Amino acid sequence: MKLEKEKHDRREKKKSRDREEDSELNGKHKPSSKMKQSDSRSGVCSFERTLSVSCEVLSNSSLMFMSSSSAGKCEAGDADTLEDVKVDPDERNDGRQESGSPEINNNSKEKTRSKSSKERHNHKEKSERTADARDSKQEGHRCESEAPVKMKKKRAKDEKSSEKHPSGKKRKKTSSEHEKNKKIKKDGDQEKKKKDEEADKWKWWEEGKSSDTQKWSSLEHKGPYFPPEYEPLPDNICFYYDGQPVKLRPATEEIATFYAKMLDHEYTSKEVFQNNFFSDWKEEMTKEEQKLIKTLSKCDFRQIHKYFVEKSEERKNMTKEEKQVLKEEASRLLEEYGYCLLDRHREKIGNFKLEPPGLFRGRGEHPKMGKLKKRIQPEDVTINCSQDSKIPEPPAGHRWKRVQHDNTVTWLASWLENIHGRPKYIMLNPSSKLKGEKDWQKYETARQLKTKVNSIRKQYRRDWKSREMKSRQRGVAIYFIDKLALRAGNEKDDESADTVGCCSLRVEHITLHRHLDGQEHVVEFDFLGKDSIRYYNKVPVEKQVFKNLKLFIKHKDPEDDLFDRITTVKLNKTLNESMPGLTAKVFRTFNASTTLQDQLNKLTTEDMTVEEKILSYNRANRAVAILCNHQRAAPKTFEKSMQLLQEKIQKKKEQIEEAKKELKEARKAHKDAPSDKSKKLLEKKEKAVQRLSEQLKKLQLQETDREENKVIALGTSKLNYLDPRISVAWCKKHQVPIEKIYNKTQRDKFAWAIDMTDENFQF
DNA sequence: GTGACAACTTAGCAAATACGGA
DNA sequence: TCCGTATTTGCTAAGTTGTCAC
Repeated sequence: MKLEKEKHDRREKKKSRDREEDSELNGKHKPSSKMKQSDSRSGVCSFERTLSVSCEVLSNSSLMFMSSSSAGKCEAGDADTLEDVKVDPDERNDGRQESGSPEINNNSKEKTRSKSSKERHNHKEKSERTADARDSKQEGHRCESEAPVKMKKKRAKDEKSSEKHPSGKKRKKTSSEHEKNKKIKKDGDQEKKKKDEEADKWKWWEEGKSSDTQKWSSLEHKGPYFPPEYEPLPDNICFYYDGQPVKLRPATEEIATFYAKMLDHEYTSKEVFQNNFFSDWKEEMTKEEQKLIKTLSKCDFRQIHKYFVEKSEERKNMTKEEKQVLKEEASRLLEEYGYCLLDRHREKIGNFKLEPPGLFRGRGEHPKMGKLKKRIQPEDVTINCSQDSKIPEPPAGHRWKRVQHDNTVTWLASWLENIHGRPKYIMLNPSSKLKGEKDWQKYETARQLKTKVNSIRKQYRRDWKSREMKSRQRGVAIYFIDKLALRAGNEKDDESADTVGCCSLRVEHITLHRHLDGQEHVVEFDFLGKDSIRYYNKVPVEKQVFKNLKLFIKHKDPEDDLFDRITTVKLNKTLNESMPGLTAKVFRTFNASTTLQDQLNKLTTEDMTVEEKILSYNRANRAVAILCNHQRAAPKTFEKSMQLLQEKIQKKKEQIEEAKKELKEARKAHKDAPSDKSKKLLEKKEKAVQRLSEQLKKLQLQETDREENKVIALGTSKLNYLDPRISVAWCKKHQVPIEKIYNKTQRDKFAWAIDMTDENFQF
């Protein structure tokens, strides 16, 4: 309620301010006829994040803006009417410094570079999505697939020869050999299965682009898998109220178990969580239960909690056989529900299991945390499949909410979740054609931005000096989106956590510093972004941006919108006019992929070992993760595991010392009394020292990598922002096995890129 | 122009599984 | 083989964007 009122007040204030601000700009603003262009990224940009990462690449990542494409020099600030606003204690004088001349040098360099990159791009463009793509793909595919075939042949030969005794005579098989043979047979079966799967794989990327509106011609599936019904607690396990055991009816008890299972989680200590849970729980109670259970503080779930902890322990301690049974059951489920037939191809489904009931766990300070997520019934589910397909059967005694045959959408089933009343979907796995094609398209749009970005930057620079407030705000917002990879930032309702993106930034989220840490015109950002992850960054911006920001916050309260004249819709509309398909999020993809490409080019040299190259790759990846603010909680065992690793390193060093001593002795012995034996011993000791040194180096690289990765999540950017063709080309060029960069899931998702990319690909 | 809604992508956390050293 | 740790996978929340009705 309070939030709603605040929001309403803000809107009212915004309206009354609108006329005032525009008249101010129109009355006093004198547009300069001498306006020149400047690069948004040419200022020194040092990202001082809360992430304390000691990584050389970090400074590279912050500097990357300096080397990115630029568009000319901007003579800022002659067109404004600005008073000094109380922003920051040291933010008093109206600095008159102009952007420095090095930018001009950058420009000329950039022009040459962008020309060649354009040529490259044109050349590449031709080879994309055409028959040419097929050719280059086949080329790439040969490289990829030859090695495994050779390996398999070798293995098959080895297997064959292992049938025979070294003497050449056949001998009786022992029981352990039987086991071994069984294993070999099993491995062989698996290999055959793998081979079949490989052959079965649909290379949709060879078939040319499909329609944008019609997503499929035929779609058949089994419908969603429903989680098992609730199993009531055994009689000896009780819920206690006010010290007394109480037997709840199963529906009430089930909800109690949701809370009980979470007892050792921080959530249950939060008041909002407790209140939401208790009020939703009460609604599900019978009259009698409601009468008895009045307050959560008298509820005791500890016995139930203990019961589930024990059950979980039991599961962990199951025998191999028991675990195998479970595994088989899971793979049976996957086999039955986990795939669909899309245009006659078997495709993997992403989330075929319906979400089980439980308590809603929002991120950050979510006002709805603890609310009951109800069990989804077949009557809640809409099925989408083709008309002539076998319609999935609802569970016995039930019926579907609806069965539709809409081939303009990609989902197989949907339902409304009860927390926000929003639809949820069952969709295909990222390895599917529908997802893969869209992904490919996404990266192509980002590559297209490369050719347009200079003119877009010129335009937003012009907007910084526009007569219209909304154009200025839009210009600065796009600058932030481009320079800092901020998200668009839609308006949010009051029933979610208070997080923001670019367009929804409020005055309180920035602090302006005329001078800070030896830099000028520094904007300090501090806000909660998606998933309530904190974004903290101090960024030097161009003088005109700084001036505009002062103007935007003038006469505003901290909780007012910084960009009160623009919305994400309007911003995206403008972007779309500059380039069809361009939206705010394309900049994130574009900047992420560009950064990866630049960093890889910079950080990889041919004389590196594979391990060193991988460290370089991770550093490049990390630069992107920092740019996109992909954070993670430090692993709980981080300190401990680092300590172990350091101990290992120490031990290895001692081993090397020891080995060196032995080597010295062997040398002496060989010198004193040379013989074949002493020579062999010497060689052996030399090899030992060498081997240990290599092991030490590997451990040290591991240590650096882990330390630098403490609070940074690499996966998100790898999966969503980095054009996989960059990584594939890099692997091929530098002879790094693709498995070192992408795990199985990632290889499945990026099968299209692995198959079609050759080593010359540049983003 | 705006808001509601639908469809889709992006995101971090935690459980499950794989891996490697004793 | 066991055990502890690292990596992968699954889950689902939380964003963005497009469309439609008013």
